[in-house]
Amino acid sequence: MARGDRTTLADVAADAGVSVSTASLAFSGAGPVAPKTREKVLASAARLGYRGPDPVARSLRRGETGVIAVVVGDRLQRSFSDPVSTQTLDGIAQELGERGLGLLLVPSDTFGDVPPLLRHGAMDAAIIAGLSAPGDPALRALRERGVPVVCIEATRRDASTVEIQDRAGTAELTGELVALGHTRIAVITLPFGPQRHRRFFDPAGDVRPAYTPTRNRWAGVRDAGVLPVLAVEPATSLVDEGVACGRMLLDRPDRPTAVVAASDLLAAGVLLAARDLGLRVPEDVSVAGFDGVDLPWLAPDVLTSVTQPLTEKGRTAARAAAALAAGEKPRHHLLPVTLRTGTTTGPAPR
Amino acid sequence: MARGDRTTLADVAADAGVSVSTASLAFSGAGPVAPKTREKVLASAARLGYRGPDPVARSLRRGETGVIAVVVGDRLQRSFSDPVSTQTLDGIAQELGERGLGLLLVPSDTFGDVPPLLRHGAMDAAIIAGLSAPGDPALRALRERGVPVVCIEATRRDASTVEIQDRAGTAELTGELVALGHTRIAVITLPFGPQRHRRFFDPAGDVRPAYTPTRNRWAGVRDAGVLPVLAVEPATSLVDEGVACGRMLLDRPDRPTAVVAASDLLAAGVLLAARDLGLRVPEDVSVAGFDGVDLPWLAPDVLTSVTQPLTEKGRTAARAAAALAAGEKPRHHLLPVTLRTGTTTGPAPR
DNA sequence: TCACCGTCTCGAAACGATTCGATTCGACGC
DNA sequence: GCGTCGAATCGAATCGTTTCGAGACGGTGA
Repeated sequence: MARGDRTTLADVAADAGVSVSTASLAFSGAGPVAPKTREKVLASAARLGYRGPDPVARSLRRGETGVIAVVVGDRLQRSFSDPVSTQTLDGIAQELGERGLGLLLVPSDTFGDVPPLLRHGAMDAAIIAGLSAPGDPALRALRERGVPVVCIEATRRDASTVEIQDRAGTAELTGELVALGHTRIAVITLPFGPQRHRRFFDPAGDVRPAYTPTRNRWAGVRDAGVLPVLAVEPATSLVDEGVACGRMLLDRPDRPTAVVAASDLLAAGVLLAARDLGLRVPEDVSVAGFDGVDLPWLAPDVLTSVTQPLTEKGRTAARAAAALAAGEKPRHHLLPVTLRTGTTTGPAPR
Repeated sequence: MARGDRTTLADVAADAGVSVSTASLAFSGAGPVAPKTREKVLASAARLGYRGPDPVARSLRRGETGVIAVVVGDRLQRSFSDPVSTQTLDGIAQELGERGLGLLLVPSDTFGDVPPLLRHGAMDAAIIAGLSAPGDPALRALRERGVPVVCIEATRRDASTVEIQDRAGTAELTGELVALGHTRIAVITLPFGPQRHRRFFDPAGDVRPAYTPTRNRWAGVRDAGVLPVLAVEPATSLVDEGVACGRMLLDRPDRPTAVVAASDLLAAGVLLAARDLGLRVPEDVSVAGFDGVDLPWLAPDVLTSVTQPLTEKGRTAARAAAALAAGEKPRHHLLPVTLRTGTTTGPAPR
């Protein structure tokens, strides 16, 4: 806003010789105003250089800001190198844009300090787009303020949620590998929770990741009746990490014949690691991912994967946020996934 | 915000038995309040479930919103697949975050319709982060509203600007190739302006792109005393496009011995095209880019490029926006670049 | 002509805080 | 005991709109 002496609706009204309320009506179009009066007001506004009703004053009076906060991972550079994030955000942005709502981007890890914006920023609702574990301080801060929240890929009772059929999708994908004769299957999950580190874990043990999608996709593997021969928790869900995990799984005598990664980026990394180790895909090892994102630089390979409707997920979240802002009750949304068979999976060797 | 009957500062003050002004002081900490009084107020607030001062009311009174709008390309999915965008945005987000300022993300192509948010959204200043040509309607709309603007990589007199030494950097890079004995050098520029299409253009003709960086980087090539044998304007600055342009330049009998691309993503595409055509880099053809972004999937190659301080560029823009919001006058910033010699350039063949 | 009824316009009260200038109160010095 | 001073507190104005109920005005039907 311009600082100092801005011209206000009162100035315009005075100049046009009408009351402030009439001038307001002339601008907002809500209520009957004689065409001649409206013109007079608009003319005065133009002459005085009136920039239109102050959005802040309007917000105060109306009791709504028209802004939805979107909480994403702390380092945008990292978060946005994952097409899953950017495509979801794109969906959110599209839907909010079409509704004339603003998108307040709040980078924040869902553990550690909560950025002041989340405590004091003006917003009608918030979408937590990154991974979020129970007890998430960001979520709690919003809750305390009474800001309604939409969680993407997290199960919460007191918020709207948007989830996908991770579990069934992963089960179907894993089943496919079983059908191809694979018995030595390894799994790379998603990170279990906020404390991130790369490690093997016991597939037969008690596996309870804090993050919902991590939990669901793991459960999907087990649903397919598979007990992985090796299981790795990655530190992130990026290509580099996939390469590192891929090495851990493939550079050993008892290597598996198939690797199921819980994200396409991880799977792509595994693919690179395999190439690097001189392994043929899918002849020597099959690789499958999850998400169905477009990775043109992987050409000519096409990753076998479970495709989730990322843009639609974003749009759904945005719609849910708008609904909450309008005073509706929280709802839960579940989006379907589809299996995409690519070139990176094939019959188990020998 | 919670709709309906929220508890206000007045309620808290009444409950605590103090005046509204004292209660306000107790919260904001601006002004003398007896410790005992403050405690009493905070206690009442806690009991009544007061959520803290309403940000909108505060904004109205204070005359500032604490929000900086950032205008980026229309399709986030596309914009954010360019590390140049994400890294710059990361810098902006970091700096704004540290200052407690909000980041209102506004996707908008800088031609075509201006999103309503730009006309009516609450903001103290705006950063135009995407490419912007003279007469940019988004810029004009902001100007009309009296919102101060920072332009990244665009020359404007009536706004703050953040630019880099494109021209000198490109000249240095091109000079390097000349020193390596290259005489048949081809160039891929950036898009010239909003109307985007892929085409050869006459390098000896009158070349005046609307976008500043396009103009500067082209000028840099000429500064090095080079008249390219072939010149292509790309439709975007992405990898796919680089592949397409690379084919146009390399899949012909009179192919150049070196290709200078105005962005790393384009250069990476050229590299892929070269590999595809069975050309060795740099033995058969040298390839250079611009930006200095990290492209790990290009391994083992490292692109010869001009590195620009992307995060710092974002931070500088954010600082400039904060300064404008605080009422300072527009300023112009110029950031340095450095040459990074990678593995993709070598002596001219034969 | 009168009562009535739309249509348009207006005044005033919110919306929820911040801030300025004034007032009160207690303590202290003389 | 009185005047003075500083700290703490308070009232009231203000930020710029929107909105509600009431009023004015002109025209219509009986």
